[in-house]
Amino acid sequence: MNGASVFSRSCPSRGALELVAGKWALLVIPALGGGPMRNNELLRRVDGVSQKVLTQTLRELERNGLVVRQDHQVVPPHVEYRLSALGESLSATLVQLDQWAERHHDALRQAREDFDAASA
Amino acid sequence: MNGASVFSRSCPSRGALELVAGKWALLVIPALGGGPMRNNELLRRVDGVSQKVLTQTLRELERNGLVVRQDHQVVPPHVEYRLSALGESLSATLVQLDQWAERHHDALRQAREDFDAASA
DNA sequence: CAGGATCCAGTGGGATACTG
DNA sequence: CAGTATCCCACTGGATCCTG
Repeated sequence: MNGASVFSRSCPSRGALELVAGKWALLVIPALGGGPMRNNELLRRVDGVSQKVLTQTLRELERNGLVVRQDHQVVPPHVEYRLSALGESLSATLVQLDQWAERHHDALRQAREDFDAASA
Repeated sequence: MNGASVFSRSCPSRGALELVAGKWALLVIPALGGGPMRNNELLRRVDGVSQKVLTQTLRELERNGLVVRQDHQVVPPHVEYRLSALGESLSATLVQLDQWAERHHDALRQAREDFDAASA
């Protein structure tokens, strides 16, 4: 292991990290963990995402080999998205992150209240 | 476990997730994993972050109880930042994410090249 | 040394309407 | 159903200068 790491701007790992830096990949990937899903299902499951941003996110994930897009080539359109093996491996970590959020959001809220009260 | 989860917009866990959604918290927290660090050290270690953004990030992390700011109250100023217990628990997960990025960035790059070549 | 104050460009992302 | 096309704004974050 050398000094160059994710902390270095020039390190290629940085690019990989920035894939999940936005708030949506963080939610879309674990959402796909349950199995293949269609556009509309994702739109409903990932509450608050817009059609445009969902498409953008999926395209970028597909481009990086994390998500596989399967177009059944029928009318009306039927397209399914699923995680690739690479995507699954990332999902495992992201699920941990989601779980951390669920476990500790209350402590965070408490800390915020204390902090804001102290600076009032 | 009920239906409300991090996927729901109204779920408080979403707020917790968005704390790490930006690209900087993702780097600052693991950087602090090595022990207490001063502003300038962080500025050098987390390559590419500006003074302003570093301060903003640290403030927000402090506000949420993930980082402890210790001002030694001397001139010239000497301020140290370190992870709280809560911050340490998050760092463990983020380090995994960083490691995932380091392990797989090459596969991602390859996938991008293939994808871009195919759509050319 | 730590970080506040300003100014400013880029863009992430929302709303809406349209198409194959 | 699955997307594309616009319009547009708010916010992220960079550069620079200033202060205790």
